[in-house]
Amino acid sequence: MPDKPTLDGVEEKWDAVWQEQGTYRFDRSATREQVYAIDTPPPTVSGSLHVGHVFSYTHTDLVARYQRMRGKVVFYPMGWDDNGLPTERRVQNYYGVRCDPHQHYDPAFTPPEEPDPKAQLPISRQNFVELCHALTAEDEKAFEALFRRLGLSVDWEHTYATIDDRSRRAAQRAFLRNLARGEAYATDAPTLWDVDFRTAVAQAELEDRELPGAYHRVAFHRPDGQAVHIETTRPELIPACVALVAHPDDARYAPLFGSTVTTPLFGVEVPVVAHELADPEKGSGIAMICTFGDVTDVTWWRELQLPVRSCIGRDGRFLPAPPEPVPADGAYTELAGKTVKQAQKRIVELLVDSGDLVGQPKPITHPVKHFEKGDRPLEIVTSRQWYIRNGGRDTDLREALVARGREMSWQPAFMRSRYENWVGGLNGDWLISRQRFFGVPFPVWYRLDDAGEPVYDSPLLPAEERLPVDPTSDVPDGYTEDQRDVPGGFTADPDVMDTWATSSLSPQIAAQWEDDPDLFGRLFPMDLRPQAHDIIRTWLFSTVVRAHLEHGSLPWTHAMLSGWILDPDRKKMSKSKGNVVTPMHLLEQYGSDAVRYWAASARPGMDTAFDEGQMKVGRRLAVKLLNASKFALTFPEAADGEVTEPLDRSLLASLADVVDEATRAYEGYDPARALERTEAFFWTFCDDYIELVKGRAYGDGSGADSARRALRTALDALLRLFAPVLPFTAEEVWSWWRDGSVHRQPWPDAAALRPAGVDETEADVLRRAAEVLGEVRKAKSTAKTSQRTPVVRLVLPGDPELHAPYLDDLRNAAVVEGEVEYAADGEVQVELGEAPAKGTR
RNA sequence: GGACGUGUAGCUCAGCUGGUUAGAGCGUUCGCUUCACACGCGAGAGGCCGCAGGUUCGAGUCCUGCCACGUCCACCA
Repeated sequence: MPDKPTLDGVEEKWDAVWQEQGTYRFDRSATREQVYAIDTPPPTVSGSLHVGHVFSYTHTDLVARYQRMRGKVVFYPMGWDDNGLPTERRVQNYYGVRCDPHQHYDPAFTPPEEPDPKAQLPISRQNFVELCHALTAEDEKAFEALFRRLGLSVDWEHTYATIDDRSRRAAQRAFLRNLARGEAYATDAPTLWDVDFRTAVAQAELEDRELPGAYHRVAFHRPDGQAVHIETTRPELIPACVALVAHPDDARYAPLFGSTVTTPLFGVEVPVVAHELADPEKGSGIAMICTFGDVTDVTWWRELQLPVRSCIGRDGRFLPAPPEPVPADGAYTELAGKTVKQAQKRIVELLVDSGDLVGQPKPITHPVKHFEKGDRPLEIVTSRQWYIRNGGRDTDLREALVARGREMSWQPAFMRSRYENWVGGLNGDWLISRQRFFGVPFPVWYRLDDAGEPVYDSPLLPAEERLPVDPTSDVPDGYTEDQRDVPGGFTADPDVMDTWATSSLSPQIAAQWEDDPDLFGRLFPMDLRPQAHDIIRTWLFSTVVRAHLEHGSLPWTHAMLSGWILDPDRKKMSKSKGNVVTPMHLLEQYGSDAVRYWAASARPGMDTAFDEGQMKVGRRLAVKLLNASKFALTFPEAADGEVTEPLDRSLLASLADVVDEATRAYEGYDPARALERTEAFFWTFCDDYIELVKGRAYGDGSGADSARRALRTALDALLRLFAPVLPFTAEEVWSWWRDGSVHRQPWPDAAALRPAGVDETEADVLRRAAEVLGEVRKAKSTAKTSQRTPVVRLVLPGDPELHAPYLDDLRNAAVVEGEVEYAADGEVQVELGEAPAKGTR
């Protein structure tokens, strides 16, 4: 035991020991019953971790450590989500390159010394992917170092990356099975499209942003020359107009249904149709339908079976040639090649010139759909994409998935309704293909017919044993590389899966589904999915979908949702807001246990203010635990025997109650409550109990033995209770006097702690003693004198029998030198003597 | 427009199934070189429990309505 205990260096010291001794290693001989399996969130490896990660990963670790002490064999892996757009974007910026699939692989390629982010160097897909791997490998090392420093009890031998072979194999295998069962399909359909990333995006990745716009009142023309006025925020889409639509009950427009009008500037004849979704209150009550200005257009287009007239290309610019039957030599030439914004400006000028714009555009602000990671508004383009059925078009499946949500436990419970809201509001299947590069490729090729066109109806698929494959470099069975992309040969599906299509399989990946069926059988379905509440609609839901489709079960039985970290202005901390706090300096400044204390104090699911004050408190607690332990252990260990003194028995009785409560709290996934109760007890233990008994413990005889036993018994249990929250401090103290790791000890047992035959009166002794001690302290404080000032007369109210059990301890702790008297009732009365001279003892 | 959550001391938050005078920590004030701890110890001050009704012997807690804030969804001509 050190003379001057300290927290400095405990993180490095114990991390090394835990690693060397395999303290947190998963024992794969355990049965499913004995295992507690955690589906750790794989953090996105693009940049750095922030305090939000420290916060939520600590929550998971608390549960892991508790379950381990409860005797469970805890499976606590770590994954890295390194596939996908964030990595691509980071690689582009970091190295000053961009992926150009037309480039050839250059094995000797090295990235530019001085990257110029404005002029990104085009490189081959393979070179690009290699850079993605190189950069993420660096980040993963830094992440692991931070998580170790934080004290996560992860088994670092169970790690995966969402782009590694195992993940790609699992993602491709699951996809092929979805395809075989008809749960995955490809179709040509209008899809939300990001013109900057040039990829389709899924419903779950949308967000609305308020943007300025304007209503333009535009005249369409009837055959008799009369005008029909519509209002639109997107006049540039007039060449894409396929119809006008009004509500079937709208008397103003009813006479027009079935007739045609011609579009301004382009003179295209379009029908006037009726549909319930048209809102008579909005604009002029009649709208133009374009392919496609927004998702309502898609609905109208589909339900009214209208043609497609696309104007906007995948780069977000107007196509060089207009759609049929818009004249190629007319007004359209003014728009070709322009961005949406430029085209709008120009077409407004043209409409003014032609007299078809009525009045001035009316400025408004309105919500516009964006890709959550994108900058410009989404467009809708028709393209061939892969989908997985998720209930968006199928009531039975949707209900089955809602039922799955009810089958699992939610912490906190109200999060379930977010899940149900989302599932209930789905309006299409899950779009999983992305026109990107650093992701899991679809394991699919197509035969090319004699004209060189892909035959989509009968894709060429690899056997599962071949997985993972990259169809752009691997060749389908029965073909040779020289048949690639030639008529009569084959071509690769060019797309990759969205990152959620892989991470939705995280339980299967971590548990090595099909690669190690024995292990999988011991882990799946898992016990816990910890995650943030903002990705219920993506990660949580998609994981449920995959497990339901593949295994006919839940992926895990509990979902634990953590809240966000808010900055002092109560805004969510996020990279895009630039208000993130990086955690390493906090761990260094306050110590990991102190930061964990802050995280552990937050209620499950509650958004929590970033509060260094709480870290200071946590550090104080950890230091106090060191010092109090050191003091309790300075008394020699008593021979085995009973705790006999009522005050000591009272201490252990309340400790047993605390253990009961803490256990209940952890079982309900509420570590904050367990910590609160433990901490409150600990301060009473230090400030009252130790102060009361230390005089007796310094002595000898049975009273001293009783106190010494109680001190050690209580300390033993307290270290276990604190071990999940303060793993370093608890381990440090444990090592002073006990063997092994506190983290492999059983959780304390309330029944074993509670002294035999203790009744309510006896259990209350410590509380009564502390109350009187408090009164004496108050009297001394009020008199502004030292706590060492003797009490010459003390009057206690009530039955002397109640006070007798602790009186000797109280005399010592409160320096009571005079007689103790008793009154039938009233207050405690304290009469003080002379203050001791300064500097004496 | 819908769903969910939150509103308690200057600040951050507890308050579980309704039950004495509403709690903790931080901050603040006052005091103490008390033999583990100055990264310490002790004590004090500080509260129309968002607002308005209702149920009840009794409401911070239950019910209804409203207000404010947050999140998600819907709307998007």
